[in-house]
Amino acid sequence: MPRRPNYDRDDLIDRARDLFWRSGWAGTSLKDLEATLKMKPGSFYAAFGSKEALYELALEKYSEGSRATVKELVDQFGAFGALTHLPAVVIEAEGAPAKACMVSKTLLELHAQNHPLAAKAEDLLNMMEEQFTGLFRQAQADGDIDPDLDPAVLARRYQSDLLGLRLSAERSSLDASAIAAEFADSLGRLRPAN
Amino acid sequence: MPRRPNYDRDDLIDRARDLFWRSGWAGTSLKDLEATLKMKPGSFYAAFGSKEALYELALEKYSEGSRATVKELVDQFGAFGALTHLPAVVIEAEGAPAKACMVSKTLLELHAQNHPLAAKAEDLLNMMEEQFTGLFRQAQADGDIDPDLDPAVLARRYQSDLLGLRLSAERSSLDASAIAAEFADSLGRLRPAN
DNA sequence: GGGTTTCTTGAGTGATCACTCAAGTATATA
DNA sequence: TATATACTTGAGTGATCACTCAAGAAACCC
Repeated sequence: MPRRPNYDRDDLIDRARDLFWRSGWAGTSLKDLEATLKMKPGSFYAAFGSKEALYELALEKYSEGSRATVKELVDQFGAFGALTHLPAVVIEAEGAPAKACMVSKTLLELHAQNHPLAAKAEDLLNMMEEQFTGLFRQAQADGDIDPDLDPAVLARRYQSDLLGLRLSAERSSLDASAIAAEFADSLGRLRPAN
Repeated sequence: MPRRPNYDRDDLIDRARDLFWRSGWAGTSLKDLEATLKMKPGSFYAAFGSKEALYELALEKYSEGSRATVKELVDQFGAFGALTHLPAVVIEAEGAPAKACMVSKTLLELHAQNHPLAAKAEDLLNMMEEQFTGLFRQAQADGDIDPDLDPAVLARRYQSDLLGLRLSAERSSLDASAIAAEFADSLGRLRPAN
């Protein structure tokens, strides 16, 4: 009986994610979304409920994609190799809407307002940190990292530096890939003593 | 002949800086500014011309204050000591409107819109980077850092990691001072070989 | 093809945005 | 004290904000 929507919901969320990622929460108006998604207000609100609800979907999808990228690197290069490759991969990603991490951008923009999306961003950063912890733990098991070091501590530092790198990569006057290379290089210091 | 303004312009810019620093560009409305500065719209526009003009003044003042803090640390601890102390100082600053750097927040929020304030933020980040380069150069002259290392390269990496630390410090669930301590500690690896 | 259900359309909602300006007020000089 | 010169006030500007909803169009089942 019913009529089917003439859009691919998953594709809409992808496009919304890229728009939000580039332009941020306040920097993205509903007019922008209507143009990008080719939807009139009525359809938009029937499909997603609110700008905030769509942003949350987009943010989750961003985070899922981010963790999937890391997993692919693990499959290709192993845990330690993923950690060393990730900085360059994330900086040199072609066609990405921005160099900086969407989750960290969300946190910075909305934290002061106690916005629910900032709390969501914190949760997602914690999830990503846990993934890194797992990678360091695996790298220790593989004999690539000194077993005396605390994987959780390493992961926090790694994530912090990675977010800094991605933030710095937004600067047009700066060669971020050089920093990325040094960052990857410095992970070599974590190798076991023998 | 004229009537004198009944406010201290410098103090107004300080308060505007703190408000912008915390809430960002779009997150700060003129109503917010009127309340914080205790000015009616007419006075505000007579004094500053526009929200953007005041933001630029606030951003410059932030940057000046930031560089002054570093200079104080240099006077107290020397160049290398300033570099090792700065991460903790910046994270543990009491009463600061935010942990993250106002200049980097500006860049992230406004870069995608090609906003003039984003270009301004880039300029200021370059100035701060140059200050760090000078510090590393001085630390080499003091014999605290391996003379074979490139001070400009060290400064870029240092600033990137510092911005990452400050971004991470916005996370309520994370103990940033632990990362700050490790960050400071890792600078010890740059010491001369002998 | 008739009937039902959903989706799509787009003008319109009140609220808030940054900003303006004419009128009123206070302070300095003469 | 008179006058000139700001500064201050606050209602009001058009534009844009996120969002609503009644009406029309399209797709499904029988």
